[in-house]
Amino acid sequence: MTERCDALLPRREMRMSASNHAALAGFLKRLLMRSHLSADEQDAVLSLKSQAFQVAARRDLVFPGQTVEYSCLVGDGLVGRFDQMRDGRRQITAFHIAGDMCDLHSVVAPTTGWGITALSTCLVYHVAHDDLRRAATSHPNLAMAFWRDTTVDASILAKWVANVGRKDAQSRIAHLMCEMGVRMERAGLASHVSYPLPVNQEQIGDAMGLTSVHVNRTLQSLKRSGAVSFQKHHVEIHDWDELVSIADFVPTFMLFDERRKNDAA
Amino acid sequence: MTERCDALLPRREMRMSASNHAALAGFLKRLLMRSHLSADEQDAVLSLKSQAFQVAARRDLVFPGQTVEYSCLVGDGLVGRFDQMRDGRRQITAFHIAGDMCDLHSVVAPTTGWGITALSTCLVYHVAHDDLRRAATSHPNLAMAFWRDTTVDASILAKWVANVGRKDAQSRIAHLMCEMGVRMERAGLASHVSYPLPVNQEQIGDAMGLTSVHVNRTLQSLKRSGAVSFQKHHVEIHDWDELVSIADFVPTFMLFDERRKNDAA
DNA sequence: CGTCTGATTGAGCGTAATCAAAGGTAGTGG
DNA sequence: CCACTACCTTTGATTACGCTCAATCAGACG
Repeated sequence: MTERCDALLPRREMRMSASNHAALAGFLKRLLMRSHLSADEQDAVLSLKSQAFQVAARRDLVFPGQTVEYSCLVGDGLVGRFDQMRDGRRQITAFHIAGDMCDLHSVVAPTTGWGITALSTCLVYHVAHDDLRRAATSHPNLAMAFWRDTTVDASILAKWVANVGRKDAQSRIAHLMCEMGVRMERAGLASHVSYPLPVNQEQIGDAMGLTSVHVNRTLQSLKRSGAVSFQKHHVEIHDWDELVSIADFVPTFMLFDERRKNDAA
Repeated sequence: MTERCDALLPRREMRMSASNHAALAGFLKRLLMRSHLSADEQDAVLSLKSQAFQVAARRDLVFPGQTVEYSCLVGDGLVGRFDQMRDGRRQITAFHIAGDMCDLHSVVAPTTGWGITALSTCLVYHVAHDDLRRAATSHPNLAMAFWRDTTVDASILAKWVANVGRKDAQSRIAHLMCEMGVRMERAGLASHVSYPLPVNQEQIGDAMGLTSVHVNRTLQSLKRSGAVSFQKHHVEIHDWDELVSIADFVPTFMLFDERRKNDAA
């Protein structure tokens, strides 16, 4: 397994010597959810070089507009993608859990339009674009898998636009709880009805286009309804069907269940 | 150039015989904005087979959750990607202009999470996934260009989340006007300060998470401020700097200006 | 000339924002 | 073990942006 240093460094990341099979295995697992990869292609993923960093909560990993030459693989914790307004207010546009390569996009667009921030204490790995590009070029099917992975991301993003644009606070937050539950379970990290979500109410607000005050009241009402409770960074879903109904949650957008008949021949 | 039939068929698309170099040239042009392609790769794009369809406004081309085996290239008109709520209300998540392959994503994820609809009368071309996949597999650098193209889309989507989540109606609509202006000009279709936008106020509302009534009042106030006017499906920007300021428009998110030093070697 | 779609205006209301302050809880250090 | 701090959560009071419902108006079209 991967060595790791649990010391939390407040304002700087710490470089670590890395034999991080576990993290890359998580990433491979994620790819395999939707893409069929040969043993050779899987090896190419597992043998990617990477560098581990222990990151404190609230530390920004990538700034909006920055040009990077690596992608960030989440090994542990919760990472957020965000956009920032002129006045400094932020909108979180995506949550990334362990196994997610949270800015795989930057391989083809190294000057990012968004920023990346650690929402909780995180273990993050940098994987060089050069290596990812080499892997993709020499394994066309792997390139497809990478592309597919970022497409899933885009599909979730589109759903967020719809949620923020057309749903009320209850439904938005319920939807987030459903989405993260399914993702956590699929990633093998927890049950879909009981999982850690290391964010505070302010951050939920930043993601759903609400203020922390309103998130608070909405969480209270969701709890009263008996559908879900969120306490101490942990989501407990008491009535999944009810929550799905409140959220109007239709998981198609996560693009699971592909029969994978469409890989490169 | 491409033959086309201007007859507008109300509820059914019409199949056309196609020698559609012009449309594919538009798509190629779009790819070349951000990717460097060899003559060989460019030929591969231009020689893609496609089938032309004349489509009436409001006609849905792809339904949410549908599995498709082709992508839709916009030849003329405005196409929208959308998500639909349980009660039928829609949220438009993207606008696509001529030259855009509006669901290139479906090449790697044929069961879409979103729908595609014609916002105006449109000329649309179907390009088979098999052909696109073949082109991508035999030209790794072209695969990167495709991937990059969908990444741009995702970046715009992230910006929309931020706009809808954190900005007021004025700023949202101003931002849309800026974005579409830049896109139209880059595509060589119009000036960034004066361009056609064949949608009604209802559709602007569906895109920005507002009602048509509120869009109406907001457009009026934008007009009063002297920044921009929208009449008869046409945007006139009178004060670009003012509009940019109202919108907090920072074009980085469109991922132009890549120095393209990061293409596959 | 009626029909249809889209734009416009008005009145009233509700969700969520803002402003302000009080509790909780965990961590730190004396 | 308590003081002190930092961060979060919770509550209250007030405000406003944008929604809903409803009616009117304008232009395009067959």
